[in-house]
Amino acid sequence: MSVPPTPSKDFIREIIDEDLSSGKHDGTVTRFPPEPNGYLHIGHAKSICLNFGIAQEYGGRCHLRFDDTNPTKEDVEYVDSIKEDIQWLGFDWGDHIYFASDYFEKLHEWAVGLIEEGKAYVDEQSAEEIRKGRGDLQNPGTDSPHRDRPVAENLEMFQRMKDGEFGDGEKVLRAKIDMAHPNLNMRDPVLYRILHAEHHRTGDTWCIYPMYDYTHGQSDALEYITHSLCTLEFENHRPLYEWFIENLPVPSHPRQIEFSRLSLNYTVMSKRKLLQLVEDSHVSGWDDPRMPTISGIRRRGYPAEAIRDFCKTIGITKFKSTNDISLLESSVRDVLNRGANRYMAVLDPIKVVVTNYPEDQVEEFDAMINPEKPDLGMRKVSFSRELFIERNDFLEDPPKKFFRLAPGAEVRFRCAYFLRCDDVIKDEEGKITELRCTYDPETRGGENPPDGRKVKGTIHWVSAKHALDAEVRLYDRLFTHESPDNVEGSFLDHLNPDSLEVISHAKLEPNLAAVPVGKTVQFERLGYFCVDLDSSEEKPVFNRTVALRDSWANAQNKS
RNA sequence: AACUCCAUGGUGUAACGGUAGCACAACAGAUUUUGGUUCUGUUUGUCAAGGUUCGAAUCCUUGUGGAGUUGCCA
Repeated sequence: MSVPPTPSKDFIREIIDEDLSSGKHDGTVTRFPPEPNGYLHIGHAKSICLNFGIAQEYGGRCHLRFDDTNPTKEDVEYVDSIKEDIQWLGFDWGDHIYFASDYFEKLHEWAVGLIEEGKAYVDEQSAEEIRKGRGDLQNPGTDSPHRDRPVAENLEMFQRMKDGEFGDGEKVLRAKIDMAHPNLNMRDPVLYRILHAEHHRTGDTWCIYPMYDYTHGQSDALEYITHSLCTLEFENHRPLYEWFIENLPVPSHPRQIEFSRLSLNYTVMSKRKLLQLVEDSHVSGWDDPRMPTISGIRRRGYPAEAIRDFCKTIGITKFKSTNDISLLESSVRDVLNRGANRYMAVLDPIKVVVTNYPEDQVEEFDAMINPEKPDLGMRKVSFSRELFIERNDFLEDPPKKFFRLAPGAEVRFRCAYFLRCDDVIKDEEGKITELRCTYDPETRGGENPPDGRKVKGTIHWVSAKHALDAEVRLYDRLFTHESPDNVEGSFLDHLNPDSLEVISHAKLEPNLAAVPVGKTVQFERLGYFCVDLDSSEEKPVFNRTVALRDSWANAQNKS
């Protein structure tokens, strides 16, 4: 009897297992805490899959919490798009949606408590002076001249800060920890700053706003988060996270654990750079199908399931790795191969005239909707005397092992007939305009003929008079450099000039007219394509999601 | 010559002191009415040097390489 292998767990799930078996916790609560200041990208998907995934696996829950402590950068527009993206990824926070701004009152109360205990003080140095006083990586900082201000005075000043008596930047509230601490985050970090800004939820109720460090852990504690999972750059913040938890009357003691953020080659992930791509019109918007944003990926036609699979395969570690985009594409192809319906479409058409086929005759052939799902049955495709095939499916002077059409050669037209090419018609410039072929009636439906003749190649086609005209957008990687983040000069210097190719008159099988916006299908032998939201009844528009694996093209590129 | 963290094939990830495995990629073959899918097989790896141990990717020491941190951003 074979024992099924126990799937290995990442270090975070191992910690959770220990905490559960040791009785430290009797449940698991995680949270996904985006700041509503931009669109989510695939890096966030990793965190979403981790946090919501753990909640599902452990029968716990995952909160969606907006980290909205900086009103100068945030907006409801982003709140909405973030919610949409998480739902699209297939996750549900139920009733557990929170905002850090909901805790402003409690956070303020606790700050007053810190002052009363002599653990916080109002500093009135300028930002520049505070920066200087902090010291640097090699040297300890120096105490602020206001560090030992009496409690009563601190209390009064903090109240006046809150009451709006000071301008932005005039005063801050600082924790009194240790100006010589080797960890810079512990050198009397700022807790509150003055910001006379309208907050998208609290309006003008506040003019002092808590900093991330002072907000995050306490929000976790207030929500009884057990494991607060964040990316590696917060590692140095953990001592401070714990300092607050230990020095404040919080209702629970969450634990911060850091993991490596996602990076992918041939793209950029930072909000700043993505914003620049949008603002400088290198892409059409946040949802441009070339963008690594969730909305871009969705518009590109990547299924949510593929993103989840991908996040599962890359795992969770503390190693700062760069994932190959082919790993993602493999997940996409895998999901799409199983689920996408098949159709025929010709992107770069060349006309074929079947000389021995009657002028007005039309036949309908059956074709599988999806060979991976035979239950779906068949679709009808119309065949007639004039057809379109892919220009690169014909070669006048074919190399060895070329299984497609060539003068005198015979191939199968998928689900239709065997056709032999008799004649090549060219214009004055020598460009091929038409192929004249003959079909073998004995191969109806694409069956092998009674004489046992076989062909190596099967090509796709579309009947000329039935064909649907469409725009097809072919996408390639946005950058030519493997790590555009890591180059001399600007990342923009390495933009791929050919990342978008528009084909305005592709020829589609008419069944494709019924495919709804957002649905991804397979164009046989070419790849997966999805209907773009620019699509209209008069002018269908398809995005290429990802090409099929193409071992023939691979071999050709090599030689 | 600060602190913290990290290091396993080309890429990503397992192995919890006991046979270095899996996925992707690549290559070869079989099947195929998609040069797709599927199946089979092959190539490639423990950063280095010491130490502990019967036995080390794993523990210890030192070195090397990489990342993060000097916002009143998150």
